[in-house]
Amino acid sequence: MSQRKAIGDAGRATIRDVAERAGVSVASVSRVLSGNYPVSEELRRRVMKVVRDLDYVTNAHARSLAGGGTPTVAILINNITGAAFAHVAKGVEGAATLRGWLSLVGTTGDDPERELALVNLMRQQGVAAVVLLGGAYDFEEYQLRMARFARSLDAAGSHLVLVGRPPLEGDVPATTVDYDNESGAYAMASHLLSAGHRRVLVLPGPAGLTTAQGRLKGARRAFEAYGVPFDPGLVRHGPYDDEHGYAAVKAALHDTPDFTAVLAGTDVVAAGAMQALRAEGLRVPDDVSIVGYDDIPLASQLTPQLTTVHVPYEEMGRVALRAVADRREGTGPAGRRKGGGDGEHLVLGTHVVVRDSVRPPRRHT
Amino acid sequence: MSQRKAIGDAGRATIRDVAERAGVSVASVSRVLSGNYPVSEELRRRVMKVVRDLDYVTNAHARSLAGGGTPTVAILINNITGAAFAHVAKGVEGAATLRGWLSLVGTTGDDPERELALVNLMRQQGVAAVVLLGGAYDFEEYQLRMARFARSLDAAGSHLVLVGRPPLEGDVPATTVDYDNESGAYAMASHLLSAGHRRVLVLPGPAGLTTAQGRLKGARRAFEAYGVPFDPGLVRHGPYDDEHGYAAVKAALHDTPDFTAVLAGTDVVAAGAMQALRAEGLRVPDDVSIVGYDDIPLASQLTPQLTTVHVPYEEMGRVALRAVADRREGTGPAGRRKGGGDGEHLVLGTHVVVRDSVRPPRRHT
DNA sequence: TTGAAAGCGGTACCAC
DNA sequence: GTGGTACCGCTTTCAA
Repeated sequence: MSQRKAIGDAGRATIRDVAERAGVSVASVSRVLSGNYPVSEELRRRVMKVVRDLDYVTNAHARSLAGGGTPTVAILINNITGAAFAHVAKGVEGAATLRGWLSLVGTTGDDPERELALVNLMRQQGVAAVVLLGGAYDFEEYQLRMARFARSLDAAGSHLVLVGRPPLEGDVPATTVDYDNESGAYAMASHLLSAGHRRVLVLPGPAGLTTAQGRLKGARRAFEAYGVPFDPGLVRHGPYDDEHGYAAVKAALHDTPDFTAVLAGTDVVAAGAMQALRAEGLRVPDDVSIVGYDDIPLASQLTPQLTTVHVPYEEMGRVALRAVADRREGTGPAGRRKGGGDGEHLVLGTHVVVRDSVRPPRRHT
Repeated sequence: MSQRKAIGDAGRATIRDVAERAGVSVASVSRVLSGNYPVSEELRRRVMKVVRDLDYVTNAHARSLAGGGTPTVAILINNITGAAFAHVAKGVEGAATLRGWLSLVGTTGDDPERELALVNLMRQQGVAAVVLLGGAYDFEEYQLRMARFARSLDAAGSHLVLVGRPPLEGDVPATTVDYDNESGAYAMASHLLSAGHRRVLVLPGPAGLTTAQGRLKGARRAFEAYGVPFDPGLVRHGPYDDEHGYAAVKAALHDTPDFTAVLAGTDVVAAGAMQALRAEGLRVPDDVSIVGYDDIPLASQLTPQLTTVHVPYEEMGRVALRAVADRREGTGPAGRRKGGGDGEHLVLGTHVVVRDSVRPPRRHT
């Protein structure tokens, strides 16, 4: 009947079209294309020619339905424009690509409902893993919610990976890739203290967010270690954005102007803080020192370049993917019983990057 | 690599499991879940209960094979950590989500081979559209390559969208979403000229990249309009990164130190330039003025805040997705039938955002 | 209203 | 080496 496939939207060419046109069976075409089966040179030539003529590509949906298919990782992120997250995503994507995996990115906008919807969506897609990025509010509910995600994904043959989030308690099938958040803050605060600062304005981030809590805790511990009283009045919580940094410094300058340094929860907050200090005629670091956290490119683009805590975001992404890939290949051929309570928890190190934003206090004692 | 389905109830539940357990037919389950068909309340209840019990979600691959399926857009980006691109991606993603579409992100790392591989991969996935982001090198080859992509995608029922790239010539089925690049540069340069600057160091970006060419051209036109001689010796090409900005300014300070302003190709380049000037003891904007291009968050995080050209990246993303969605629903602007060589080309405006990095020249003439 | 069955595009096992 | 063909999980006629 119809020798030619309609040119327009009549649908893309199928393996059957190729088979017919090459005068071979679909099985043969499949073999040629998969390349994992002995095929005569003649056949391969014939098939490949038609494939090129038709500009044929296999239907990924059909392929994964039938068994094969490209493993896919889903990255769920709050906000794709956040530099730190972007680096994690880059790490995941890069490592995925290296293995021929595909990666999906979805943004949750910090909305739990949307997060749930996305997790389910990814489950439908049959992804090999779902990577959840970024700090979280570790209420009792968080654990329950994540545990549910983990089991749900696990039951579907997928896997949950938490990056930069608190690990799950108990016997939950999820992998956590984390960094030593608290130690980073400890080291950063120590740096300030050893430079002689005693009155430090601390901007940990959103109260309740695990990363902020960890950073605050680390700082506090450093003060203790140095025998310096820690003034809660110098702690101001708020979002991880420059506006908060700006506003917080302005307010502090009004309320408790005797601080000689600012310990910001992120580089972006530090940027805002720097703006505010300058707007008030204060010089950085001559009058006030500032340090950040994250070590995103912004840190070295500011003037003075920001001393901050380096977090290996990109590597975390890579590690996360590797963990998933390994476990996938590690799964025995007989389909080892799942649900094995493997709550793997990987922790990467952080370190202080000293640049130009810290000087010994000078303003006054 | 062949994946074998695990035996037993391991693996994810299927529609058949649900049907069996609810004592109904698969067709009924399908109907309940799709919700686009009259079903008795009793049946719905029974099915939904089992769905919840089993934590069942439909297999997206099977669904799209069978006809249904969630439309998906693929965003192909050079580098996910670029702020400008991230904003476009955010726009696309947001608009996609709004319509219940899914979005995939792939990174090409500026590698043509990888780009090709990704386009084919997306074609396999049967995506509704492939969005290619960012400037390109418009050699003769570019047109051919893109035209091939466009037709290939079109034949598969998909569609190519170019964002921030030169439109395709001739009768090619692709949509281009662009911004008025050259005018932005013209306006930006005019701003400098009207402030009195005459010797301006221009850092357009990579030679050959269309965005860089447009920005340079716009600047040049402004000089002409102002009757100011344009010195090619003050133009330095290079990558869109801060290192180039830094190096270029250092070099210029050595070779042609009489410039009073820097017209950077992007905000990031401007950041690098600013660093270099300061490293040489020059003040911004007192000694040298600087302007950027893009208006990413960095622009307002620098001190002084950067005067730059605002490019509506996020909106471009939104517009791109809308264009695809419309054409898919046949609601296209002109309501034309597909297959027609409709090279839609949408252009968004840009404008100068005046902040604090420009002052009339003072150093000396 | 509900059920049976025919595909959707591929893969892989089984004969020849 | 190749060619049949029985699925994969779901949607959608077509009957009942």
